[in-house]
Amino acid sequence: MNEIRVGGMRFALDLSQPLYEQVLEQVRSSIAKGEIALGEKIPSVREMAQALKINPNTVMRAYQELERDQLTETRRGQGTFITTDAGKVSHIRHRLAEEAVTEFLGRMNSLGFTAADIASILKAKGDGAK
Amino acid sequence: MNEIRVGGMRFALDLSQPLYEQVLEQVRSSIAKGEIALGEKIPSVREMAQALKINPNTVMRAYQELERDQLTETRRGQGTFITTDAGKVSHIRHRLAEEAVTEFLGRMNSLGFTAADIASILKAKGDGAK
DNA sequence: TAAGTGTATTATATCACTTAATACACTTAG
DNA sequence: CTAAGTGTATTAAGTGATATAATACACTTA
Repeated sequence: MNEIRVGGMRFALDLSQPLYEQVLEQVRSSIAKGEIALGEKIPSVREMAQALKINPNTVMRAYQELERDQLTETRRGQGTFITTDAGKVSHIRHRLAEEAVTEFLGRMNSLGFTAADIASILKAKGDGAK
Repeated sequence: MNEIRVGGMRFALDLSQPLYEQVLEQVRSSIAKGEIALGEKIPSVREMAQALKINPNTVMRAYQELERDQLTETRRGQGTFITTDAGKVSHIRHRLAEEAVTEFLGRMNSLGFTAADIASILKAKGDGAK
């Protein structure tokens, strides 16, 4: 496992997806799960880039998307910090969940599965896990 | 609605995704849902390309992927036909469902939702529909 | 024989992604 | 004040996936 730890987060980048999206999703996941405290500073663009062995511009792109979603606040000369507003975290978390659900149901529907089918499948899946 | 009907299937192509994937998924969906009978002929590469106003090579790419999954059989000089083997359709259908479920649960988990949360969300979603 | 099939090839163009190299404005520790 | 470390912007280049275009060939059927 080519796993890299930086700033209390775990990264395992691959080429199946844009790098900036993977960085974005990993940081976002850490915030959503509360693995990073509100208000906490995350690694600088350059530090993150060096740790992950990718270009600073690529990290920037991920960081800018985080800020657009108001999950982070950037202070010029200081760094990038997780928002202190728990409401914003909750808001984004539910928005992303909504998107995931919608896409999932769309895919299942295009395969001809009904809502009942889906519930049944997920139940079986849940029971299987220990 | 830039909707195009061809060979008993509906197509609404956009630029959010590769064209060949959209064609592939639409045909596959029609097969999975049983909207096209087993053994039936689907439009020729050229006919489909002309109807959708895209390049024949792009249609070919979609058709070849369908054949790799054994959802279709191609007969040189005759055309492309849906498989007559219902088992193969069922197999692919469940494989794709499995993939969709796995990806969905992964995304929800990265957002910090438990299996119980997910069940609750889907239930609410289902009740909301009609 | 002609028209319609799938298939292959070569070339070109575009776009997203990534890297690289700088440069600038700002903040803070010394 | 200075130096180091922040975020940010710009320009250039390379790569790969996607899509189009133009042909060509083998096969099947009316």
